[in-house]
Amino acid sequence: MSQRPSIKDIARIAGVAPSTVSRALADSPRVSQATRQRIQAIARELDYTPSLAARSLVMGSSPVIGVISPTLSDPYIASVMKGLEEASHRAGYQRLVASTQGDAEREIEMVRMLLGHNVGGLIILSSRAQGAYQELLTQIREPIVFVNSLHTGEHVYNVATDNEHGGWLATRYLLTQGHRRVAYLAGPTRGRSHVARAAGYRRALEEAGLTFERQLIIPGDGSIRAGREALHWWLNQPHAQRPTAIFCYNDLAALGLLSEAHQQGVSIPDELSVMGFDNVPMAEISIPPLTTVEQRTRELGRLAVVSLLTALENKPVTDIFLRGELIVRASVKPMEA
Amino acid sequence: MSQRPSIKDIARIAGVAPSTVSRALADSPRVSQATRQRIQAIARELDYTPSLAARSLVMGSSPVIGVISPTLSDPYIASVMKGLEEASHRAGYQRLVASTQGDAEREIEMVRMLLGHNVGGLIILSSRAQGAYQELLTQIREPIVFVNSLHTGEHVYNVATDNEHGGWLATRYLLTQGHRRVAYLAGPTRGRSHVARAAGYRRALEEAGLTFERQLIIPGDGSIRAGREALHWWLNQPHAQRPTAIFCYNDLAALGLLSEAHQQGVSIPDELSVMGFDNVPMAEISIPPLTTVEQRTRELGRLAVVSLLTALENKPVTDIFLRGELIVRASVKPMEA
DNA sequence: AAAATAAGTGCAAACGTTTGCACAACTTAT
DNA sequence: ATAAGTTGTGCAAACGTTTGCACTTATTTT
Repeated sequence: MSQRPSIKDIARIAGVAPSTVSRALADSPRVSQATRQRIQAIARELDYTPSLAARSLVMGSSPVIGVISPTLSDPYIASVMKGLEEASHRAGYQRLVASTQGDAEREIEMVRMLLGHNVGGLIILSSRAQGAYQELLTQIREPIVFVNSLHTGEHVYNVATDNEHGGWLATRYLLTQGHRRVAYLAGPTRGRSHVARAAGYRRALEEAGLTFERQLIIPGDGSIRAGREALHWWLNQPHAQRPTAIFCYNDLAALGLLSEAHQQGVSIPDELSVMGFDNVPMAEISIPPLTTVEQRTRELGRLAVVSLLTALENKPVTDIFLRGELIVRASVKPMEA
Repeated sequence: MSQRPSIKDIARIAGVAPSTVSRALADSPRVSQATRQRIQAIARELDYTPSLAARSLVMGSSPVIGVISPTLSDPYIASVMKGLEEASHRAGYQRLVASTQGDAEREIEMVRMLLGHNVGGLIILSSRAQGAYQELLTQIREPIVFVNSLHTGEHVYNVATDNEHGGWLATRYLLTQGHRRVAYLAGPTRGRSHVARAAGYRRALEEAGLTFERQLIIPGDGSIRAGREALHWWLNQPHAQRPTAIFCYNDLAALGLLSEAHQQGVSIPDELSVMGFDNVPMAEISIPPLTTVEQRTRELGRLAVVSLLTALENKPVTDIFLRGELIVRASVKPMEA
């Protein structure tokens, strides 16, 4: 019936001062064995849970990590979240998660709100607010880790996939399989990851002595629909100019492409090889199973937490770039000689 | 350089008392037009953001909804989250999200922690801690909404899919397509949703004058792997006894089944019809596209928030059961007469 | 012109913690 | 036996808000 018990209630029952209770509960050595046990017993009896609001008020921060993400319904994000969750839980931190629907303004607003909650630090996934941080980042005293978007500042750290390398790896593999006309299905135009993957694609081409052709970049945004449309783009190319392989910005688009190909009667990989990026769970069970470049998403999440916690201890933190491996499945086929 | 500005800093600059600042910022009518504007200007100037910790301490609750989920990496959960996010943001609430990895004990622990943060109320997705709440639910004063798991208690509300109806809908459709041997690929054994879907399956069979056969229940847990294994179960049945259709607990398992069927050279739907449940995004692009029963996940999330907010206003709230529609695609084929 | 009402502001308590400092009661070393 | 240390406990301030109450001044009403 009563309100939640507070430290004062325990103090009254135990016949001691609130401060003693606080110390006893924190296992401070400044309280005797006997009282400590008595107090802890009472606390358990009353089913006491500390007010984190009060604690965070006096301490100036709380064991909570603020997490900001453009969405929660993307399998790539979901996997990063999983890594975040595991690592932060192990470290005794909770997460206050906010999603922005990709709205840059809302992203900034969320940063403010989370800081108002005295979160210890912030992890921001795939930020969409590149410029908007300029002012903000200098004012903030809490550490911020950006995942897969690069920022700089005093308390700012980065954990990211080496997308340039991934793009290079994917493209080079297609080339070693004998493909000579390789298209790239683009991701969100302003996104850094897209730009980097495209750069890797280009480097691989040039290293192989091929010239980069602008018209082999298929517009897209990393959605399933973009993959669908890419297939129609391909169908509309004059036969002679059709690429024999397409490297897709991500698995989602690649999966969309696969599906549309099946509906249109285009055989993958016989008529067209398809390469994805991310290695989402579905890539394993698509038809055909998708050849892709792994993105170590769980690890990305884990390392973001580690970086943040390290920064919170005022230890030095360096930016981290993760490389994923090529996952060979069945959506790419060697060209006949 | 300084700390975050507080209401006192503003008060000092404006030459008024902190209380006046508080009122001015809250647009209270008890402060004059002039001072209000002056104060708000200063606040904007200083880039003031209120300490939600302090506010929540004095108010006894904060505009935050605690959300607990067994995982974040399931597309069904992701979609519910999306609904939660949209609705709560619109109402000016944030979300404190914790995931439990399906661990019942951790679920209880999370409830405690979130309440320690003075969250206004709790939304719990697909609870895995059926029994463990008995004691807890009577003590808690904050409203709790369970999504897709049924609980009762004074401040306890439910928003759920009518799984029995969905199971019935799916099975009846298979029967109207002429199938007579229909198997059910089970979900997590202890889960309520599995039990309800199975009940609907059984009811549909019996309404059609067929007898429920225990050996047509294929064990599973709603994972991709369970779907894979279900195909092998099917292959191992004597030809005469093989079901001509399988109703799967969820899309994930159905997708796994589809993939394995392709690898084993079993043609879907020619040799075997497959029905899913959930209508996850991937169901649309699988090969063949998956016939399934929609689960209105976004709506589930939205309504959970609405229920919680209504309860917070001390208005009456009733439990909600949502029915999804049948989504006919291509993984089910009529039996030849 | 006095009394009642309204409008604007400030004081101080409260929310539930943590923690520096002071104090008392014992020990131990001189 | 005194000084010095140790051990356990309590007091009170602080964290940043909100809000009931009291107070002043200006505006009405009689």
